[in-house]
Amino acid sequence: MNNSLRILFMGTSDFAVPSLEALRLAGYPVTLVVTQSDKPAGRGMELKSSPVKLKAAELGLPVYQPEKVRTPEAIEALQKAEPDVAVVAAYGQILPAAVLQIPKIACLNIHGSILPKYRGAAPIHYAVMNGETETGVTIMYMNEKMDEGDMLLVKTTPIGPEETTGEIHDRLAKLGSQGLLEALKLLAEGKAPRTPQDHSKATYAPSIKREFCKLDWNSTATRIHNRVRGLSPWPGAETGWQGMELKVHKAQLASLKGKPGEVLEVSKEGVVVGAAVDSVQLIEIQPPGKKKMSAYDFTLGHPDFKKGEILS
RNA sequence: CGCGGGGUGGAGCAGCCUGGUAGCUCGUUGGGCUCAUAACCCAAAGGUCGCUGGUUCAAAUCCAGCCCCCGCAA
Repeated sequence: MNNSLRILFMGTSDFAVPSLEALRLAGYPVTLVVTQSDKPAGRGMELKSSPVKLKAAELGLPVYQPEKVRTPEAIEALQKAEPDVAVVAAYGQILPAAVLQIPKIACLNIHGSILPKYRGAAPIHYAVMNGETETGVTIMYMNEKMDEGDMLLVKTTPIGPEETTGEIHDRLAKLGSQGLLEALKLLAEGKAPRTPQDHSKATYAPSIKREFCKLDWNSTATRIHNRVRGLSPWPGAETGWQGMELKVHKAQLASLKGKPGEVLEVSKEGVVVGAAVDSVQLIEIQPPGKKKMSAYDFTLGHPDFKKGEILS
């Protein structure tokens, strides 16, 4: 095995971490890790390092955090890493051609969907929300357009009927790291395939807007359930009750019938709410400014939250 | 000084504005009822009301400072 390809790793979020780890474990020389600059986040908006930065520090890898990769200084810094292959995973910035041309062999991206479906920022969310039963990761050769590069390989995984975006995310991150190692091996052996995408079949998964999180009780129970799964654990589906926005983290299908948005039953298992067809049982919710809790616990503290109440 | 919510028996909350007996739902323990039960009835245990100081005859409640948790789209 010849794992001597010099790697330039570009990534920011948790999704990229397993790949970085895998590269290191496989013995590839990672000459530079590029990640987004520390940004204010959380309470108090304190500066927070990206998960990739933390992992790189743990692995003792050099880290570079340019504000913008398109500046001449940043490009020069990347060139100095003299990479054979650049690996990009959930980095968060569009790479200009000048960056894509830096690696000697290829610039690979790990994307969380089976391309050409679900191009864009939130592929996993949309796949789950749309009730897909299968998704996967695509290792592709990057070009200047958003997720339109030729495909090197695809690895698939089923989506369980109750699985959430968070669960799929973690699985795809690992699957992506495996796919990455396979792709690099094929590249090193000169056997890497290069398949253009069927652009006519492309669909897009743009970043999720706030209003997208609001549950529509006039929709079917299945669609509502998919939306809850798709938006869990982040950013969380929402519904309104007495002027407060309740996040819905976990739900399941129920068979009671009732008006859309009407609370039909309150029990230890959760709160059943009517939809256009059948109903949905809310299991885990989160009031504003609170931690998430079981729907039942919420009802204990809010006796008014009972049968007949209407959610919006 | 970015904005905001919150810290009250084991869990979830009310009470605070308008100071004066620690309250609700659930859980726990004991007992009862029942063919039986996670159901029902009776009873009990369990709390320095986040911390410190101030005001007051009196503070969970009003004032100041501090600690901690959480939401504001990654």
